[in-house]
Amino acid sequence: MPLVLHNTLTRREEVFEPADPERVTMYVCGPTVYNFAHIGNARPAVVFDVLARLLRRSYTLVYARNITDVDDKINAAAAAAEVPIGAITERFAAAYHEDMAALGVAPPDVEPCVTDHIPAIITMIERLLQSGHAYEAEGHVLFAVGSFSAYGQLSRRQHEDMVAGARVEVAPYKRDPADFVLWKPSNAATVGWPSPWGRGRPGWHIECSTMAEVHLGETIDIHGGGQDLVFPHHENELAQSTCAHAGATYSRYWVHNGFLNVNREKMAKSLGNVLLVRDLLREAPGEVIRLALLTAHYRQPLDWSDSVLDEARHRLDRLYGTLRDAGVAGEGVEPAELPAPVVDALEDDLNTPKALAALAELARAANRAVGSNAAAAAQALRAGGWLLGLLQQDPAAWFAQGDLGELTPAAVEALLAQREAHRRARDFAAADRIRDDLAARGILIEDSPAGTRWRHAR
RNA sequence: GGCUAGGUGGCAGAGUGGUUAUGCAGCGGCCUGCAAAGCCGUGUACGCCGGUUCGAUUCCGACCCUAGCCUCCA
Repeated sequence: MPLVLHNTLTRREEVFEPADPERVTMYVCGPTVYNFAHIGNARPAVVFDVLARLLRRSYTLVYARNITDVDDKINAAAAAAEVPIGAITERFAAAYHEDMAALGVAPPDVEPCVTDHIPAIITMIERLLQSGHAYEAEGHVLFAVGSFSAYGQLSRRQHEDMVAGARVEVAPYKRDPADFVLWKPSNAATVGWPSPWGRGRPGWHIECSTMAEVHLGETIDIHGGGQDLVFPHHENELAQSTCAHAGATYSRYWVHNGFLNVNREKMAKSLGNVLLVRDLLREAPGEVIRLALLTAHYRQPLDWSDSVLDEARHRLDRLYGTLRDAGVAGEGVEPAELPAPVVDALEDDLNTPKALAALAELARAANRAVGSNAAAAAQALRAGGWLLGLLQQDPAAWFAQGDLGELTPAAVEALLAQREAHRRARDFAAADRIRDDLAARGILIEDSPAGTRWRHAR
């Protein structure tokens, strides 16, 4: 089946056909590195990681995800700490990389930083000025929204509506309230670069247009990000790039993930409910968080609550249990063949809940099978997990995760041996005492034909 | 006010014009010394009101409700 993606530009699901039949280009808006990543930041990273895995099966993919390393929030954080912005951005970019790695998100092929692209940004702004799509005013350079008749097509917004609904005070130097800044002046205390319009720094939107052009070309296949970026960020990128490239298509498909809420509320600093990936990783393995993020379709809102992680953990326990029982050990390698139900689900606009259902059915089939059939079925399960970035650990490692306290694995095994001796002697009371004792320490035991095994209760 | 998504069984969450989503929880059974795990079975679920249809949760219209965007934001 062909890959189908929902295109925000047309609001329809469309068959994906890259401009170049072999090489696909994808740009996803990455983090602004002024703080630790929260779980909402993780959703697009995981979603587009799955899409990247899927695309790489069929194409050579060039996946770019930027790092915004100059921005007013960064500047404010640096000023508050009295350090150069680099001290802030390096720290949080490193933290972002650690957190994403913990979630099994592979690094993109290119990870451009804004501060490495200032000359290219200036060049792009100059082109917009020359072509009459931008103007200079009081040290700023602004994009003239009125010069691009298609403005608003991505977010389906009428120019008049936006003007009428404008709640921000309009800067006096703007010709049109909807015009947005490409370059803004910096004072001596703020980071800045020399430019034809004086010392300053780029606006937010132009960065992504420039970096996409530099690394992927004028027309890219897929542009992704969170739904909240549709307006104004992507609308503005679309306008800038189209105008700078004489009308060439900027992105052929626009893909946006839905928001993540916490206990049915928007996650916001003001509500005090921001969940950092870093903190969640203390509560659950990254793979559990990853699965939790994939339980809802990417375009749907995802409501995060305590039960979300518990359920995800149970699901993984069950799936890894199947692998273990079938004797599938070791770490997974990219499989040659993937189970069709999983692939079909993902090719259907990344239907991850459907793909997870397919995994559950593969697990049931494996649990029901016997002997070599079971091993083959379990291998299919693991292969199905590949695209989702799940089930690639050694099952033994999965079940050994957790804090044993004073116990050691050897001590647990010794207790199990004692219990087994009691059982053989049919002294079940003594055997059960050992089981209860282990349970009290958070260790569950299961008797199986292959012997007794244990895992953390969690 | 403008724009955009949604309202599915106890919960989470897919999907479909007429036949099982899936997971968790529950109930019954098998297995087990007992458990656990696993397997089998089990739920008259599709916001409200009209319309189209032989038949709608699924299409159309109105209504109610929820969320998001319109300002930095994944």
